[in-house]
Amino acid sequence: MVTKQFTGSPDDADLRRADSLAREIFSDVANKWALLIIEALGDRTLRFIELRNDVEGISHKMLTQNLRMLERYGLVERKVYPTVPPRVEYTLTEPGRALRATVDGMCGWTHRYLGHIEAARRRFDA
Amino acid sequence: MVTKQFTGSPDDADLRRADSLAREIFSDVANKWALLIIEALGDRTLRFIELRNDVEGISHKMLTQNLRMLERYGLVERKVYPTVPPRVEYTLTEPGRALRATVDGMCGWTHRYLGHIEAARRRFDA
DNA sequence: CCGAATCCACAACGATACTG
DNA sequence: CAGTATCGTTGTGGATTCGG
Repeated sequence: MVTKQFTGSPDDADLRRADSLAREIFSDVANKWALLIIEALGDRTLRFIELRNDVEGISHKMLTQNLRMLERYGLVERKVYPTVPPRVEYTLTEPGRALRATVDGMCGWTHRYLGHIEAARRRFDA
Repeated sequence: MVTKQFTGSPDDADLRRADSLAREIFSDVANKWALLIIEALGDRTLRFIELRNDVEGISHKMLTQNLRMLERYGLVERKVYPTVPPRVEYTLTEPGRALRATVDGMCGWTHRYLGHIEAARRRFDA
């Protein structure tokens, strides 16, 4: 559960603060592009372009936006080589790798239930 | 990994189809509202209004939209009692519960790394 | 109570162009 | 190559209303 109940007892102001923060993080991270980027990175170190190619369908803008967000949260590390042309590499941090484990779970789930889901959808659309 | 490489060998048309389907499902399901709904449902059976109250900040429209989508994919079961006023109950199906397990993981991750993330964010914002 | 439909404000997104 | 900014379009999502 991401959000807990507000009990009103003294001194759980901190708990509510933590919860709203947790909710904020969850809402930011739980979007397809962020998760696909994390999944694409895996345990590799990739350049911007490589990520762009690996995450199918993502635009330049979406990639930078999400990378900034993930960097801000400390989930990816951004390493800049001051060469010409510039070279920027992205790697998952420890928290990022921990999250990746759960994303792997989601990907696994997707493939495992592909059949169920496709069948359910056909049934529903009828 | 959600998408696999296209090798060009004969007969993996099926694989590519499955992959694009997996990607579609992933993209639909990996959004905050869907995941928060799944998490809110847990192993309970909830009415529309109850879900509305439990998933903080969700609008009537988003809730119905996402519930339709989840129902279409066979992740939630929708039970209608033809009374006045109507009573509609939602429950996770088996695939839904399986997905929930991974969502639980994400929520756990969020709380576990709250400190790391908050600190990283402060550092970044400076 | 639940759901669908309408309206429309605003954010998201893609495309493009420009800088280092 | 990587990043930012701008612009125009699309579409998301909230508010509201009506119907079952």
